[in-house]
Amino acid sequence: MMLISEFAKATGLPVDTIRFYIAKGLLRPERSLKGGSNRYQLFNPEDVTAARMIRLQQTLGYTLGEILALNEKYRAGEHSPERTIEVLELQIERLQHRKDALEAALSFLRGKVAWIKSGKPDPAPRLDDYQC
Amino acid sequence: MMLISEFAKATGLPVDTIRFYIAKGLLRPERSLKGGSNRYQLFNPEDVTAARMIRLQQTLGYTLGEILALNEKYRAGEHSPERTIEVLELQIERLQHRKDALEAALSFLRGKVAWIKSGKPDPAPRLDDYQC
DNA sequence: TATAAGTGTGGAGTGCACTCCAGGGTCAAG
DNA sequence: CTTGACCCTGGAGTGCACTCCACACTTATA
Repeated sequence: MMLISEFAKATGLPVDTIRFYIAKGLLRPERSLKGGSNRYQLFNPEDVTAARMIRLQQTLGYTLGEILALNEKYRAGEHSPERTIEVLELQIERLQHRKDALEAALSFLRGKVAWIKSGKPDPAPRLDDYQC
Repeated sequence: MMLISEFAKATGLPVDTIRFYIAKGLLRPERSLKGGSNRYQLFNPEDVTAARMIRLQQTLGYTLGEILALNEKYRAGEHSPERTIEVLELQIERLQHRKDALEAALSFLRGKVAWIKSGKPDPAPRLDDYQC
């Protein structure tokens, strides 16, 4: 259990960004009894994982809205292993899709390097031949 | 050689977005003699590839500014195979890095699914154990 | 030759994801 | 009991990547 500044250090996120995520519903820290009228927020290690997953998904091009939707689904089925697995496998599918596109692009670029190194004798590699 | 609306169809990008990229210097179509005072822009198949590469890089999280910088470098060394290869390999490195992170995340998620399917006997998989 | 469809420029507006206050409360150290 | 370091909320501002006009010109079609 940690306060927001410590959580910021643990995740590498600015405090303002964390508050922004909380406002969006992406993070849901508990409220400590301390802090009087504005009770302090308390974060646990799971929140750290959640924050890291948010950032990861962002690098994959998902908007915070999409990430939130998936999170909600995840929370909704939290007590049903089947639902949980469903959501996780949806995630996996998404990531796999991105990975495939990435690999195609890598093949294309490597093909191009090889083509240049061989003195450009053959027709140039076409991006269309790879599914990116 | 095609006009902007045909190029839009070929790339799947809206015309406005294409013009936006041109204004940023990301695309550099030729100018046809047609079109009177506002000479029409002409796109060739290489421009289609360029556009597709821009979109790909965007999905990998690069800003248009970064993509532009790389493009400039590419153009600067266009007539030197060594420089061209240098830029391509920088690209490959970037992509490889993203792919590694993606694979780590996939391992994590697959591990978690396996852990749930086995009835959660062992300690839960920790995201920290994977480099994402 | 009218007219619809396409092209160009310049500039304003939009949505997203932050980022930065201002104003006010709380807590721990000295 | 003051002082400095935290914490909270609400709201304004920023940068990016579009997106949407308004207006003027050109070209293809009937």
